[in-house]
Formats: sequence, structure tokens, C-alpha cells
Amino acid sequence: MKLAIVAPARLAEAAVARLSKIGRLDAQEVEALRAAADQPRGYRARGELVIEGQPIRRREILLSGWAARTRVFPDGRRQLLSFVLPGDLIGHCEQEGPIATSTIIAITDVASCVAPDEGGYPGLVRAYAMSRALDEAHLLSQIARLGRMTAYECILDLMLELYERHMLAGLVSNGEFECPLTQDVLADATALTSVHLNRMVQVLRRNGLVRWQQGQLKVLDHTAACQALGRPPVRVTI
Amino acid sequence: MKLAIVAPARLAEAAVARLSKIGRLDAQEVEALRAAADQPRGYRARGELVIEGQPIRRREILLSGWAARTRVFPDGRRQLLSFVLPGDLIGHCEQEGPIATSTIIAITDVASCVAPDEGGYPGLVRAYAMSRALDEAHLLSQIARLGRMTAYECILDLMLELYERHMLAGLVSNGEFECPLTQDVLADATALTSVHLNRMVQVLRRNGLVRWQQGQLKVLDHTAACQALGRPPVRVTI
DNA sequence: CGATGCTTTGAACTTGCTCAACCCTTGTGG
DNA sequence: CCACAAGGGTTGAGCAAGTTCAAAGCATCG
Repeated sequence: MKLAIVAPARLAEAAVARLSKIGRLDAQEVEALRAAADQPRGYRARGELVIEGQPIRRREILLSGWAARTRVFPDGRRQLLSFVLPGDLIGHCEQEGPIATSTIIAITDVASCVAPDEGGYPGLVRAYAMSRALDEAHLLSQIARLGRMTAYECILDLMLELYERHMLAGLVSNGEFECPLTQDVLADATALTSVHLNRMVQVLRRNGLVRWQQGQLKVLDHTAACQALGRPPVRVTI
Repeated sequence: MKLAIVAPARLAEAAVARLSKIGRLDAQEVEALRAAADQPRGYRARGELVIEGQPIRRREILLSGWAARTRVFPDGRRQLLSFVLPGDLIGHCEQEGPIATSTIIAITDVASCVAPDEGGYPGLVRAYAMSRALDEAHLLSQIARLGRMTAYECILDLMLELYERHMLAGLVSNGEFECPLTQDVLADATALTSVHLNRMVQVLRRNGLVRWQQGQLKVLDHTAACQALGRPPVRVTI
């Protein structure tokens, strides 16, 4: 299967950037990562990387594209639990005989690789542990968002999270990053209807906070965005 | 500080029940747990067990009482992220220099103890790993609840989760368990106002699904409850 | 050039919120 | 022993945020 998203040679870069920052990887560890990324594995958009309830076969690292953990109700309602972005881990958990607690679907075409074993690599141990911790933090934020934020705040807060996570993976240039989501998907993530999401995004645009067109998302006014969320103007990134 | 909730001798029982089930502990490991529980540490209701942003000092196990991870917004809005029940771990994470991602407050008076070091105890390794995995599963459920369930479903689903978790800790007798929450707290957990929560709880009672009085909660009609949530009638507990 | 998938708009509707009062139980001090 | 304060729980009426349904606009792609 061909992967047109990122040229093969650069496929590892986002994951290397993210994991070496959060794990303070040394040259050897980065090399191990690159070697793993040299054997990428592709999934088509809408494909399932992990299926809820099934045993987890191997630990992977997302290299390119967007994926998401989702839960679908018996009657068809759908909720996105969290996004999985380049450099994020998939299926990392410490139990023996682990069972997936959620389905992970590819939102776009996606590439991943097997996560190099951390044995003998203290940096990888740190990186994996920190990545799990960040994952958990994202879940907590998602709960707070869905629980107590208005639609407007919820969308903005999620956009800021996505911005910061792309920043960490070195995927922001000029304040802008690729956000190939449809409004339907973003609605599933924010627990809104796509109709209402659309209206609120229009308000965000009208207020000059964000630009989102042709799959590129740019936070135009960080200060105003943080203010709208009632938080300290500049948020520390890790 | 005196702890009137559970007699000291029995203080370890819920934690032992839960952790030995999920970790298949051997006699020696159970003994290590009991020894740790013999030096309990108490917190008053409303006290903070962990504070968001501060370094995590030590890993603990909750022995008795209810606690909860919470997030408070700058303007005072509050969201309960998850409940912490007897046998649950507190501050377990694998990074070095870990920072707490959420504040944990005591809902009732609470007792905890230091978590015995798992070195040399494979059962404890399993138990801690599984406990972390369950924790994550609870966060995912919470997201799905807040995101896509109606108030009625949300409350019922949370009550079933609490029931199952108490079951696991051997804290259910006669289908009934202690639930010393105020409606205000339950409203913060389900992201509702206490007014609306109250009305929906009344409907649950009227429909014969639950009884909740004098701090005791009983799920009266499991089949109907599962049906109302559109899921298979009997849910597997682990 | 039609089909398909995404975005945008309008109008009626519903769920859950707000505000305000009242009730009940429990504990405390005169 | 009563009064009263305090903290939950309950009720009502009006309101607002977000949903539903339906249709139209607008790209892109074979």
C-alpha cells in the first residue's frame, strides 16, 4: 500500500522530534527509532488500527496521519475519546495479555511502525512513560472539556491542544499545522452536532481567533484564545 | 486523626480483595499489602490527597472512603474526572519526577496507605498494571458518558460503574453498597446541575431501577438498567 | 456532467439550565 | 427542650444552549 502523506525518508521525523523531546533520547536511541520507522506499516483512512476488546498484538508508534480512539454506542452514537497524532504510542500498556479498551480508527491514511523495545534504552523508557502520562492528561482534559465547557470553549480548547501537540512533534510552521478533519469528525470529538459545530467555528473565525481552511489550522490570536478560556495567556508546552 | 469508617483490623480488606483479584496475588503478597495497611494515613473529607501540578511524593492505595480526581476552572466551574474507591491506586505512574495531572480530593473521610514496592512480587506488578488499565478504562467511559449520553443514561451508567467497582472490591452486600455522595457531587461527576440531577434520579427511582437513600445505593433492576443503556443484559465483571 | 461528500443556512423544538423558593433533617446553643 | 441555623433535597417557571430536520450551496472527482 502506498503512502503519499510524507516522503519515506522523512517519515520518522515527527515521532523522533516528539519522543526525543519528552524522553531526552540520545543518538543511539534516535537511531533505533529511525530504524523502526524504516519499516513502516500503512493503514487506509477509516481502517481500524486497534479493535476494542481484542488482544493487543504489538506496540506501535504513529508516524504520520491522524487517528483517533473512538467509542460507538449500540444505537450508532459515536464519541471520539482522543486523537492519536504522529509520535504517539499505540497499544502500549504494561499488563500481560492486554485487551484494547478502545477502538482506534485511522482518520486519514496513516503510517506507523513497531515501537523499538526499550530494553537497554533509558531514554526510550522515559519517552514511553511520559507519552503514556501525556495521553492520560489528554483524556482528563477531554473530560473537563465535554463536562463543563460551552461549545465555543470546547472547540477552541481542543484546537489549542492540537496546536500544542503538533508543536511538540515539530509539525507547526508559521503557527499553522495540518488539520485534515471534517467538521463531522470534530463534532464527534467535541460531542456536538456538526450543525452546531459549524456555527461555532464560524464565530471563532469571525472573532479572529482561528483560521481553518484547506486542511490547515492556524491559531491567529493566542492571547485572545487563552483569555476566552480564562487561563493564563501563555501556556507552557511541557 | 481518628478513622471511624472501618475498624482498623478490616481496613485492608477491600484493597486486598480488589488487588488480589486483578493481580492474582499469592499469600506473601497479600501479607505485604496487609502490613502496609497496618500503617494507615487519614484524610478528612474535603482534604486534598494530591494537588495538580505538584510533584508526586509517594504511591498510595486507598483503603476506605471515597475520593475523586477533580478539575476546577478559573471561574469556579468544577468537573469530577473520576472516582477513587477502596483498592484504587493513587499517584502511580512510571515517569521519573512525575507531576500530578489532577487534584484528588477526599469526598468522605478517607484512609490510605503506602503502596508496597512491587519489586520481587510479580502479583503486585500485575495488580498495579491492571489497576492503571482499569483507571484508564474508567476515564474512557467517563468521556463517552459525558459526550453522548442523555442525563438519564449518564447517571444510570455511572451508577452501574460504581456498582461494578464496589463488587470487585467486595463491598457489595445484598446488591447494595455505600454511596455517601451528595447530589451536588454526583452532579459534578455527571456534568449536570444538581437540580436536573435530582429530577432524573427521581425518574430512575420511579422507574424502579435504583434505590438510593441513607447513603446506600442499590441497583434494583439490572436487566432493565442495561436495556435502558442499550447494552447486553449481563455485563462481565473483569 | 452527474455523483458524492462536505459545508452552510433556516426554523422549530427539546434538553437541561437558572433563579428562587420551600422543605426536611440534623446539630447546636440558649 | 425549644429555636434556629446549616446543609442537603425538592419543586416550579421561564430561559438558553444546542439539537433536529430539511434543504441548498459548493467543491472534487471520475
